[in-house]
Amino acid sequence: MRLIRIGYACINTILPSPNRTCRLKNAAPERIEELARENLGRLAAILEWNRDHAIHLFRISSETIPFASHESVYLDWETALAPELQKLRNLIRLTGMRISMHPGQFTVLNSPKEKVVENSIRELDYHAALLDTLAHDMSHKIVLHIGGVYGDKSASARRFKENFQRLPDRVKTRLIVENDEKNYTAADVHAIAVDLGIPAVFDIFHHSCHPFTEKSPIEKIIQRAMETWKAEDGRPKLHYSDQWPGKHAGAHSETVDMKAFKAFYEIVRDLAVDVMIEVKDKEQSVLKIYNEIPDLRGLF
DNA sequence: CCGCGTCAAGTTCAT
DNA sequence: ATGAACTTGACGCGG
Repeated sequence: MRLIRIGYACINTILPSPNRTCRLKNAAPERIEELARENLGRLAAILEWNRDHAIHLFRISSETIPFASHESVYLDWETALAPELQKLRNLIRLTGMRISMHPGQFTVLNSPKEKVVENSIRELDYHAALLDTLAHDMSHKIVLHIGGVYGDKSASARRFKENFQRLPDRVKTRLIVENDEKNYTAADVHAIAVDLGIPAVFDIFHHSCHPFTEKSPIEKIIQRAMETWKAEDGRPKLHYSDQWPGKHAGAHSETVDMKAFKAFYEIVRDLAVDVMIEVKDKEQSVLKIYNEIPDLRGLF
């Protein structure tokens, strides 16, 4: 039996933020370099904390290198920050932890606006470049939503697939696609993933907000998503969150609801999957889960 | 020093 | 029309 692994995204609530940035008007290369160096140091501190708490998954913030894909800002960060990057690479390799990234809402590969697509391709290439410097193998992924619908979902899905072909190879080999809470269902995303030959991430919370029409048991949906993953992609990934009570449907909760999580756990407990926990209190929820389900803690 | 308006970028939906 | 939400609030001006 293999146990699932869990992790969290972008920040640790008890450590300094690895998302320092500045305003564009202050974005001189020296300033960016200084901020990025501090972000990488803080990221190392988070990964060390994760190692010490047996947390194996972490999503690295897209803001680690500020303005990295902005056309009016240039910094050769791979050279300038080589020592900091080397330290992180060693830490990741020695611990075997898995990292990922998830570009922000401005990355829309299927936009009808050419400029938006170009910006998105550059942003995705930055994500691939950073992951390449931090981890050699292709299990460290870039998670992306399909994007907008623009009144015609099938045409927009087709445009996503066409624009995927424009991506550099280093992005294509890391890109995985995720269902969202209002536009593209798990079934939509699965079809696109199969057509492109890339993995699909199943987000169970988004699915609960936006299920597809034919009722399919969660077990079956997860099974189908897992089939899109090849050996070199690493363990299939799932996203988990709960609804923030009282807020609009789709608002991520403050913390994991253990009753709901245990129900989810019963479905996935024997699967070789990695689960990203997306809640506001971050590592606190991971620790809470470890306390309630001690079997999950000891896998490092 | 602190409060709070603003910040590179897109799209959708609730109000 | 406007604002909130999205994987993550942080910056920095004005008082």
